[in-house]
Amino acid sequence: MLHIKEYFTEGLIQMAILLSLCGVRVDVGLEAFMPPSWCELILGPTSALTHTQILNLRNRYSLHPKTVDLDQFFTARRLLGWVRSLDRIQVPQAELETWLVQQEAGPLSGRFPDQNSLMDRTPGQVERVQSEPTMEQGEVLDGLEDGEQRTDVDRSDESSDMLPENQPLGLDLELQWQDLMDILEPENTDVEMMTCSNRSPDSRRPATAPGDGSEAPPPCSSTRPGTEPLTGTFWQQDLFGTANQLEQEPVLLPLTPSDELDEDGSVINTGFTLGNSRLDSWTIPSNYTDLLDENPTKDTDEGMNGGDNLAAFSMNLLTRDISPFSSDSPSYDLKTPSVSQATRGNDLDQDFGQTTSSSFVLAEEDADGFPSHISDLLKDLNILEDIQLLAGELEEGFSPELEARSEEEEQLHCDGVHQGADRRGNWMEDQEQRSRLGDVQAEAEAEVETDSDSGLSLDFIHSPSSSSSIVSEGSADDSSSSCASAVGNVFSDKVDSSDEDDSAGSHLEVEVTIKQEEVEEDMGAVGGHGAPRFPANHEDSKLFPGFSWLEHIGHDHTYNNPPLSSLSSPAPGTMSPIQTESSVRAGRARPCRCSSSSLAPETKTWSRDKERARALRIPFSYQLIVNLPVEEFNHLLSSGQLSQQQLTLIRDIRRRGKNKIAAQNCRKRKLDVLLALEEDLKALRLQRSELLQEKRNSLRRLQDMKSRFGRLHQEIFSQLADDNGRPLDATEYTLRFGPDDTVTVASVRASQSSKKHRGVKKRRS
DNA sequence: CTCCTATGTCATGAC
DNA sequence: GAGTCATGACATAGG
Repeated sequence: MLHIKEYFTEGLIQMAILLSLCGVRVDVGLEAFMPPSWCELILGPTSALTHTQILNLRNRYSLHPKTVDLDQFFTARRLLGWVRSLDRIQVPQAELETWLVQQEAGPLSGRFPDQNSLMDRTPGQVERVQSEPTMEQGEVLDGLEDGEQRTDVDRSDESSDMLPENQPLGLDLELQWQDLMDILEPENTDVEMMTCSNRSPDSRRPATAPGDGSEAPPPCSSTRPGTEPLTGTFWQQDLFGTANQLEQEPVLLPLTPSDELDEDGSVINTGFTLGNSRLDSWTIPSNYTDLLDENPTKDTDEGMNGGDNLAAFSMNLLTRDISPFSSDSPSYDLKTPSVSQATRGNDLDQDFGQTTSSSFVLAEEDADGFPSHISDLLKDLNILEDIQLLAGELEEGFSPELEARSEEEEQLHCDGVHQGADRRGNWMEDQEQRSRLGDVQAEAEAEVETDSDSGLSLDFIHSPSSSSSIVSEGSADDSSSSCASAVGNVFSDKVDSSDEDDSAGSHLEVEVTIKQEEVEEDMGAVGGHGAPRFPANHEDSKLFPGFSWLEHIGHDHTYNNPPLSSLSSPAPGTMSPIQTESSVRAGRARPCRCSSSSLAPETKTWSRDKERARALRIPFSYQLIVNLPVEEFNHLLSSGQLSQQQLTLIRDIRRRGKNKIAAQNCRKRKLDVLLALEEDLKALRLQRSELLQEKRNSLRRLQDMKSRFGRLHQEIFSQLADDNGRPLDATEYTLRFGPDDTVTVASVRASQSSKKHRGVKKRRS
């Protein structure tokens, strides 16, 4: 295996060096195998965090995806911007690594828990996953069998405990006592039943024990302890373990680039040149992660041996490593506008596109693993173009709208995380449908048009009084290039072209550009016309993929908070350009979704307020008014030079909006409580019926015992006689059982008097 | 027309 | 005291 790694690594290093010589920055994630000087040579001094580092960090800190701090979400955007411009800005390593670790933990375990587990398993992992559950089942079965055996042992013990009581009986009473024991037998059975029922939880314990016992997966399962299937934990652990192993075995190889690789390098450059027009399509790693992972899955099914095995393994590793970035990529472009981007314009896009695409190509190399395969693959430009086309299609299907839709579907279909596979399926279906339709932009425009009805700010933007809300054209134009290019990075060229068309067609959409991302204090750049098409809520949902899942962790019943989507997306026209950072933060801090059913009445009711607001020429959007933090809101009101009527109406709108959300939450909570109570009621009724049945059985057995004991009592006393030979009266005498298993006949009066004496003594004492 | 459901809105209390 | 949230009560629209 080691020599394969060496071979594999050598080819990658050579390729990376060649690419770096050609001016293409690459990140092959092989720093573990290279001396630091090589890293500097190939990747440059400001190279990004590599996937091995990420894996290391994740293993080292064992961060849990649930330990999400909202502040980190806020900083995450800025950090992500740094990540996106890694070749431009020096990122504090520790901070970035911490964020990346958390960022990776989220999407992996939180949002699509099954997705990665389905996609990224290496064959060995799959085998392990397939075998280990059986082991666990075996353990469970063993545990159950143990429990049963123990129960049997207990039963035998109980019966053996009972036997000595029978032995000392007198021979004359042997038959009678045997009958008595027969009478008492049901009681023993009850005892057994009770012991069984009491022991049943214990017998179940072995079934759960593997989850936390010694055979349980090691505490590496920091991803999602308790909720994640063990299999997922196993494969993750294995994957990271493999990565660590790779890291712990640095292989230093001589730098001997071959002619073959030279050719490959030229081919790659040619591929870049040819695919430059679609460079943005390479920036959808999540999609091509899905794409690439199909092969490993197939390979896994076919049984991996030899070189294919290695190929699938490395491909899994690489695609998995890329996935944290990939999942963020659609949102990335929106926050990409940084200072450097604002100044450099399209340069950065191409740089980034090249970098990403080179990474992608290298991932393909890794997948093949051997230089000969690399050359064969890379020489075939058709394959490259196919990959580009496919990535482009996937990219088109990966629009924020689909993201939002999938979010909605996610909320509709599930509250938990078990829907990962289905979600992935829906996602892929959506993407396929989108690629069949082929024009997501048209749909986005349709949606914009649909929602633009409810626009408030759009109207006021046109109004002369809303001068403060109008973005200066100069800034918009200045930012348009960078933002549009940034958007173009991730969203296909169609987006760009359509945006350009739109910008050429009308300036209105430029004016109503949502400037949520532009005001990012650290990024400093402003967006262009691309922004309205890809609102920030999608970015948020994309940036924090696990967030929708995480928001349910604390049983936060904020079901219908003012939707981020509505905060910006549904009606770009309604969105006032006046967007402060805290407003964005507020919307981000309270992730929310509005069900589609609630949107229509909302727009209707909003139309009422809209009319009033239009009459009073209020220059703010509804979402802005409602979702802005109070400080920002007050600041907005104070700086707006608004009349008293306007202030009152704005406050009313805010109050109504907040109360509307509160009412929705309240109703949802009430419904949940009602459903929970119904479940409890059902369970209690079942328990009651069981207890009643048990009581009836017990009473029946007690009556039977009483009758049999009475008959036995009569029979015994019929055979007993006093000193005079007269039969004893069963009402005057009773049987007394001594501690030494002796049985004596005592008078009832004497026993009553002794009891009285004992009672008197007790009272006196 | 009535009933039911969903939703928005208001009033009120708690924090 | 203001702001926010939760919730009951009422109004309204639509099926």
